[in-house]
Amino acid sequence: MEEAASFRRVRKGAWTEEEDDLLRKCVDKYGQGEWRRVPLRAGLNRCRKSCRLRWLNYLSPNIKRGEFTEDEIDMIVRLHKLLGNRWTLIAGILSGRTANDVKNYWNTHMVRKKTVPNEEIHQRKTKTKTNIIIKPRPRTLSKDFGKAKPAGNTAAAASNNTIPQDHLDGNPPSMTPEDDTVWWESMILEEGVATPRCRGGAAGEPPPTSLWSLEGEKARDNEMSFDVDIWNALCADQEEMGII
DNA sequence: AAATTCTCCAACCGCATTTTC
DNA sequence: CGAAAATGCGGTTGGAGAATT
Repeated sequence: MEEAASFRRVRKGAWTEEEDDLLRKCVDKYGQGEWRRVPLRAGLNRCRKSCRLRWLNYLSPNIKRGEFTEDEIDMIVRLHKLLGNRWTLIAGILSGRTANDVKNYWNTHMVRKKTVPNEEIHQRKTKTKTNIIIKPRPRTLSKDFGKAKPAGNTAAAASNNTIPQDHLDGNPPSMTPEDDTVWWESMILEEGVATPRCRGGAAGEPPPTSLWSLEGEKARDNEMSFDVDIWNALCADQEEMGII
């Protein structure tokens, strides 16, 4: 089926200012979601995927631009160690960064650093030497879990539907938002990552309703800060187990 | 100054999963 | 319950600009 507009030719390539305006106005008017209708509503000769991506990665007002801060980089390194290439999840924890940004950053900076070591890189490398990844299974949840996700809320989907397999094997998330929050928090704490602040999803969409958020301002204060001892303990555990 | 190589990032593609009928 | 359609994710590519030769 590919795109609805497959019978005519959909435009590809870089977006123009006019197209951005049309898309922005469309989302302002109708909100996010229902991407299949967006090309028609906006009067854009683009496929829905392209519209969605453009919004999520570029037009969304919550997107943070500019260079990654030290804290963000540190967060990325740690989360990547923990989650692997689950860019959407990682981005969801970083404030205002998109999955694409994080992925690009990783692929250009971090991957390269691994192959071209220098003084600074070496330091970081020693810090991130690991490679055992708790590989989450993408988007596979108990059927019930999905029901907690409001239809059309892609951010919630992005945040909720990717869960480390290890945890799926344990106790599946409960259905109440409160329990859900507790579950997520305990999951992160188990893995040695401090509870980050709740914020918009991968690309500036409405924040997940409960993820990370219970601590409110307290959590905000702790944003980007890690319990190094816990993290070290985690690493030590893994070394002890011969994983690393 | 021109040619070549490198870097970065926006966008596309394929596919797995979820939703709808 | 199965098929079709929609959604969203991660991997990859292409091109513009910067840096180097």
